[in-house]
Amino acid sequence: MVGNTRKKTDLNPNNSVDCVIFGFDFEQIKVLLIDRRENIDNLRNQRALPGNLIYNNEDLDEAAYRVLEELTGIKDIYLEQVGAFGNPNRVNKESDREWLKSIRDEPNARVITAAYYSLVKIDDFVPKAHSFAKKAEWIPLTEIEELAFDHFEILQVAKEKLKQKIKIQPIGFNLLPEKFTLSQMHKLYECIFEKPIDKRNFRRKIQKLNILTNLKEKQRGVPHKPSQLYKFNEENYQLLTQNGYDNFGF
Amino acid sequence: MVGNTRKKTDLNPNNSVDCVIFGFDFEQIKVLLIDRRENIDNLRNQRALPGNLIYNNEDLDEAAYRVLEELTGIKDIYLEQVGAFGNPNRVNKESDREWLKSIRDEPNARVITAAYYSLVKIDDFVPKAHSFAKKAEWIPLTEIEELAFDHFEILQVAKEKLKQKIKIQPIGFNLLPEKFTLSQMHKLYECIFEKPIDKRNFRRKIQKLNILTNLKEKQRGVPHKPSQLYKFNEENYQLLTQNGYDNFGF
DNA sequence: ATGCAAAATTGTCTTTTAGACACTTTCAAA
DNA sequence: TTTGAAAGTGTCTAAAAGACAATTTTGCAT
Repeated sequence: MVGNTRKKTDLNPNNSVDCVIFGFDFEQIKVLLIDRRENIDNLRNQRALPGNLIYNNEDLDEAAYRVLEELTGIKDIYLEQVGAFGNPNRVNKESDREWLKSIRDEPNARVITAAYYSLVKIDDFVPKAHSFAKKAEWIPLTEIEELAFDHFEILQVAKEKLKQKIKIQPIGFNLLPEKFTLSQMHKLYECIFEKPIDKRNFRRKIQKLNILTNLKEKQRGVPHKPSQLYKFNEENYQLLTQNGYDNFGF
Repeated sequence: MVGNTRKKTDLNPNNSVDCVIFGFDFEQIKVLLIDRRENIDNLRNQRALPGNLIYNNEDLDEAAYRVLEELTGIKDIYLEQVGAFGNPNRVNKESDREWLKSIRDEPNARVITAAYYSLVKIDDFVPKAHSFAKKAEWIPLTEIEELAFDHFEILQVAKEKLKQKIKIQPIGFNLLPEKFTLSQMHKLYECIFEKPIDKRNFRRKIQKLNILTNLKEKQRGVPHKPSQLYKFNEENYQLLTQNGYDNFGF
C-alpha cells in the first residue's frame, strides 16, 4: 500500500516472510521457486522459496501479500500461514551465506521467518525474474529434493498443512481455473493426498455436497468424450458449512 | 540449556514467544494467565499470556520450552506452535506501553511473537508468580473476555488449532492425569468442542479405538457408583496410526 | 437396615458414509 | 468406420454416526 514511500532503511533485518506458492497443471502439483544462479553447474541447493525481509511498519500477512504481488503480480490470492521458523542456524549454511552477502545489508543477522502457503491458478501467472532472483520457475513437487536455508523443511510442513486443511475446507478450487471438470478436480485431490482415489466414489461425494454448479457447457477440441464443465458455488458452500459441516476429505 | 550463562544483552528485543497453557479440572478448560497488577481496580486487560523475549542464539521451540519451564517448572510437555503474530501495532495499546516501559530495555521495539499452546495436567502444576508477573492464575476459558496486547486474538486461534488437532490426534490425554475415567475424558471432549456429545456413542468410539488400557481399578471415595480407571496405551496408539488412521473427532 | 441421590454403565435400531468394483458412451483423428 | 482416450455411471457391502433410556453401584442421610 505504501510500498513506494518505503526506504531500504525501513526494512526489518531480522524478520522475513517466505511463500510456498502451489500451482496445479492438471498433471501434478508444482511450486514456484527462484534460482539464485544463472550458471547452473550444481543446482542442488541453489533454489529457494520466494521471500524477503519485511518492513518495520508492515504486518506479516501484509508482507506476504506484498512479496507475492511483487513476484507474481497476482493479488487477492488464497494465503495461509504455515508458521514461524526460527532455528538460529537456519541462515548459516556456507552456501547460503555467500549469497546473503550479495543481497543483504546485514548478511549475518539472525532471521526469523514467517512462512505462508498460497494457492494460485497456474495459468493466471507467468513467472518473471524478481530483483535478486535469476529465474523464477514452476518446479514439480516430486522433483524437489533440496532447497536453500530451511526452505525444504518449510515446504514439507506447508504440504502437510495443505493436506490437513483441504480435508476440512475445499480450498482446492483456488488451484483450478474458474471452469473445470470433475476429472481435473479428481486428479488434483489425488495429487494432494498422494494416493489414488476411486473415481466413482470421488464424484459421488463431491456431487452430493452440492457445491458445484454445472455450467451446461462442455470441453471442446479434446480427442475423446468431452467433459462437463463446473464452477464452484460459493453460496451453496456457505449454506453447507454454516452449521459446522467440515468433511471434505477422502 | 545454557540459560545460566546467558546475559540480558543476549536478548532479541524484537522477537518473543507467548504460551497458551491449557489445563482441565474435570469441569472446564482453563488457561494460565499472569496478572500485571497486584491492585485490581480494573482487571480488564491487565491479564496476559505468559511469554517473553527470546535469546539471540535460541530456537523458537526452545524458547517456548524455556519460558514454560521458568513459569511452571514443568518440562517434557506437549507443545504445539500456533503461528506468528506480527501486527505492527500489537504492542502499541496505551495500557500495554506503560507496562512495557517497566520491564523492557527497549519498550518501543516492534515485537513479533511466535505463539504456542501447551497442554498440561493441571494438578502437576501450582502457579507461582513469575519475575514480572504479580500473579499467575488458572482462569476458565469462558471468563476471558479481554487480554493484553493481541493475546486475546492469539487465544482464539490457539483454541481453534486445538479443536482441529484433537480431531486427528488424541492429544487430550495430555490434559488428563495418568489414570482417568471415561466420564472425565468425555467431559473433556465436550469442553473442547463446546458441544454436548452423546455419552454412549462417545464411549463406543473410544473403546473401539483400543488405545485405552483398563487398569482394573476403581475410583474410591466417590458418593456414587465408582468408575473404572484407564490409562492411555501408547503402543496400541502407534499400531493404530501407523497406517494413516487419523479420525479421533466427534 | 432402608431409602435416596448421583453418576456409571450398557445395547439396539436407523441412517449415513465409505469402499470395492467394470462396463458403456462420446468425441477426434487416423 | 475403426480406434484410442477419457468421461460417465450404479449397486452392493461394511463401517461409522446418530438417536435414544433403563439399570447398576456406591456413599450418605435417615
